[in-house]
Amino acid sequence: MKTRTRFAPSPTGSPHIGNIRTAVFDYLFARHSGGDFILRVEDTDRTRYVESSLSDMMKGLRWMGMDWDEGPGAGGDCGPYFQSERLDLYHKYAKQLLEEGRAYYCFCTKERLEDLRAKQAAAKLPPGYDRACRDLTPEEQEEKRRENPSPVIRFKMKREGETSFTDAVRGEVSFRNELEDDFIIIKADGFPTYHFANVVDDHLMGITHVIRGEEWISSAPKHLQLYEAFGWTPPVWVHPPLILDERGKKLSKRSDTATAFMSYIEEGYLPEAMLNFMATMGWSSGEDRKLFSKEELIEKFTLEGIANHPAIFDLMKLRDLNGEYIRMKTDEELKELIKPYMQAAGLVPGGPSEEDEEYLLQVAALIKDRIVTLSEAPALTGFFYRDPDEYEPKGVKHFQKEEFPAVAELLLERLGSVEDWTLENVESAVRSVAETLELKPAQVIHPARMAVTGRTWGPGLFEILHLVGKTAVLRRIKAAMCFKAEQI
RNA sequence: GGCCCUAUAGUGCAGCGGUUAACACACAUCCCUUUCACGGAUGAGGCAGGAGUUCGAUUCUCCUUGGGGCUGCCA
Repeated sequence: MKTRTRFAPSPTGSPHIGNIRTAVFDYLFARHSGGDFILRVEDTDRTRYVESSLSDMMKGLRWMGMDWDEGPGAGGDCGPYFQSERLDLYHKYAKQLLEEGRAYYCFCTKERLEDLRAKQAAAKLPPGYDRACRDLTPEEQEEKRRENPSPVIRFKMKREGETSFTDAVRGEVSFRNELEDDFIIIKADGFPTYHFANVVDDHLMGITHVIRGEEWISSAPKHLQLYEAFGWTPPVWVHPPLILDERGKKLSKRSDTATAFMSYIEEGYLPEAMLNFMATMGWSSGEDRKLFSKEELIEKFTLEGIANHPAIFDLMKLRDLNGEYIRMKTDEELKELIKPYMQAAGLVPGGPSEEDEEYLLQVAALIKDRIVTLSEAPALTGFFYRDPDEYEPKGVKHFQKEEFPAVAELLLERLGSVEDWTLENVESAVRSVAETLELKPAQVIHPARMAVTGRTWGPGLFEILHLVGKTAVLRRIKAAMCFKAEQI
């Protein structure tokens, strides 16, 4: 049988790391098995619907190179792929359960339910529905329906025995049936609940492996009994561990770690780094290796490699990975990657000239070993475009050395007389200053770097001077001398 | 509270009865070097605790403790 997995997000907010990581596993496993990866939209909660949610979700998947075989924008034979468009189907199956006595109308009001829960809490009893409507006679139902014309439909869970299943990552898991609730399958508004729509759709869409976060494991009995009631063969259950935030809690908007997936795109993480990172959180190939291309992940991904304990999101590791992938880029590629950020910062014009492009290419080459996320580009390269408007405080000491005036003067003279502004000539001019003044090269280089970049760190000084150009270099050294003078 | 899952360095993970407990990130020191990075080398740091099973437990079982999840007409 062909493997079919699905990513079934609920469009109730912007995608977060946990969502996408599940999608990564679904995708990798489908591709590894030569199967299908399906995108289904679980839009059954009309109160929480968020317009941009689905488009962000799709954008995120595409960005990481995870294409889906069926679903919005891809078509497929099992549509529609929006649950809100499949209401007839759910009603049909709910009706079947009703007729077979596996489900019943429940007329209890939300108020009664809340009251019930409060009482149970007060009595330190486990919360749950008391099955008040489970065995209503037809007459009683008619009567109740007059008071509450829009009842919900509940599923009759078994009262005895156990429901167990084999989870691909956890092995045997079982739950006692007496502890399970008669859960709602159709809400008062006629929409199905997750549990019901999910099972019906997974079956109808031929899903063979349900890969979903661990938070679903405790509702598996509900799903299992539904499959049983319908006489359907359940899929293989796979519950990968959750990704926790830096405090060890389930990722949420409260977490310090940015959980919003889109923010990583904006910050300039590379899709290959992100995919590599997400795939290796809670999954391991068993090798001593950290870099995996998409193709390698597909080749190596197996359910057996999935861990069974939660993982904490480690931003430092993501950053490291991103740096690695950036260093693998050619100068030209990096140039194109940082261009939008440079333009947004006003450093590079919207329609760059050929010189602009060439200059940016050289800038890109010089920062490649230092940049971690693309959005850092403007901050890292500002001095290639603009005179420093301030000096890094801890570097100002270089201006305060007693030899500084002499160094600056001579730098101005020697650099000023360089006719052909090549890297070699610039370097020898700077070194000659040190020699003449009988100083160590560093004693000239540090103040020069401060004067020209305003910073104590960055690419090699000679490369900087060479790229920034003679005019600007001389101007900046003079500015530093003025700055020094003002200090006194 | 109840139920379920889970436990190897700070973090991610390897291990699948016998290992000097591997690797990566982070950290420290050193080398390279004009700084910062990159690169290279070295180092510190771990099997939560307790019972079993076994000739032998990180590995199997149980308990304790810790962590997480679920407990909605949300998913």
